[in-house]
Parts: sequence; C-alpha cells; structure tokens
Amino acid sequence: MEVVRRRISYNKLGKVADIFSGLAHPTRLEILEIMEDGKIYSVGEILSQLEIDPTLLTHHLSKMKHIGILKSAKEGRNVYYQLAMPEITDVLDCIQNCKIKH
Amino acid sequence: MEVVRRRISYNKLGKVADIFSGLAHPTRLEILEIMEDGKIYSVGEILSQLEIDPTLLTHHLSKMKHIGILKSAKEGRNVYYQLAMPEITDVLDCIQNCKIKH
DNA sequence: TAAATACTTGAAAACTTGTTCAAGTATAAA
DNA sequence: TTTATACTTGAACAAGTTTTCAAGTATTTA
Repeated sequence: MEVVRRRISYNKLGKVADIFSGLAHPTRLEILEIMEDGKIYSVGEILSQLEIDPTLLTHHLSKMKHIGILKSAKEGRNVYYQLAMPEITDVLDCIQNCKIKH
Repeated sequence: MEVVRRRISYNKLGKVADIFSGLAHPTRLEILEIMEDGKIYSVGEILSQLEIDPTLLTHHLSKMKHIGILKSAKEGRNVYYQLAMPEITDVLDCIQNCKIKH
C-alpha cells in the first residue's frame, strides 16, 4: 500500500488539536453558546447565565483566550470577553443541527 | 441582563464535548486525515502511514470507535476501520483551509 | 499442531486538565 | 480613605488522558 503524502504537518495538527481541546468541555461550549452572537460580554454577564464558581469561569475563559478562541479587554472594573474565532459559530450551528442520541 | 434560554442541554453539550475530545489529539487527526476518503483501512495499513507503536494506535482507534467517530469490522486476522461520522470530513476540510500561525 | 501474523487487553507510570481554596489586584463608590 | 465590587492568581488536590509494558486472543500458514 502506498504511503500517503501528508497534507497537514504534525505541528499544525497539534495546533488544531489545541483548538478542539478548547471545545472539549461542556461548560466551555455553554460559554460559546452565549458568545456566538459575536457580542461583547463581561465576566459577570456570563456568570449570571451559568451555575458555576467565578474562579472556575476565569480559568475556562483564560484557557479559551490563551488558545485564541476568545479575546478580552478591561474597562473600568469589568473585563469584557468576545469571540476571536468567528469560524467557531459554524461549528456551533453544526452542533445545533446534529442529532446525537441521548 | 436577561437570562438566555439555553438551546442545547448541558447533557448534550457533554456528548458534543466528547466528540471534540476525540479530535483533540494530533495523532487522531492524522488518522482522520487517512480515513477521510471514507474507505476502509486495516490497522496495519494505518500503522504503515504513522510512526507510532501498534498498541498506541489500537488505543487511539478504540477511543475513536467508542466515541462513534469510527466503526470497525474483523475479517480474517485483520481489523478494518472506517469513518462512522462522515460530517467530520467537513471539519477536516475546514482545517485544511484555515490559516493557523505556526 | 506449532509458529507466525495481526491485533487487543488491561494495568502501571507519566503527564495534563479541571476544580477548589485562600489570597490578591484594580477600580469605583461611599 | 475605607469598603465594596469585579475579576484574577497560583497552589493544592482530584480526575482524566496518554504512553508504555507485558501479556493475551484469533486466525492463518508452515
């Protein structure tokens, strides 16, 4: 059997895998569900929609920011987060349409 | 700020997150790159294209099978794997087109 | 029937991630 | 200026994942 020429380097696959890791948690998907409209949300606004500890939310948000899924800006005493990878909304639409047995 | 009605249950988000976990490893993405043509591949054929230990490949394949990304069938002394979620090829196309800084 | 091939199993070790806790910083309001 | 609000930090622990190792099974070939 012939060896297939690799189209994507292992290194790039690693970066893509990191993005998938960023999506591989139900709370982070909930956060993306809130943010998928592309609007800006403060941590407090996100917090008010999730039943989760503020510290844990910060950890999830900073992970998503570090991966490049979200970006943030401080204004006064609030920190505002926003989607930084709008392509991800397509992935979310796909999830909304897809039928998973539950 | 009004509380948004959740469109997807936490439970379903958990299942979606499991699928993303299945994609969250460079070797598993390499496997999908091989399998994205929808054809059937034996473990040995996959092995010949990856520099990886057979045991580790089995572990990755069985994880992907368990999540529902792949399916398998035994024939003689070979085991053949195949994509079970063809939607995933769209995701791979998307990765191929997407520009990640490296 | 014995040996080789193709793959799997399950447990242990090594590593990574998720969660909680106790404190810390920056800004705004009293 | 003290106090409250909004959020972050980092360390400690728990939980999960990846990798390796030492067998093990099923099927075919010799």
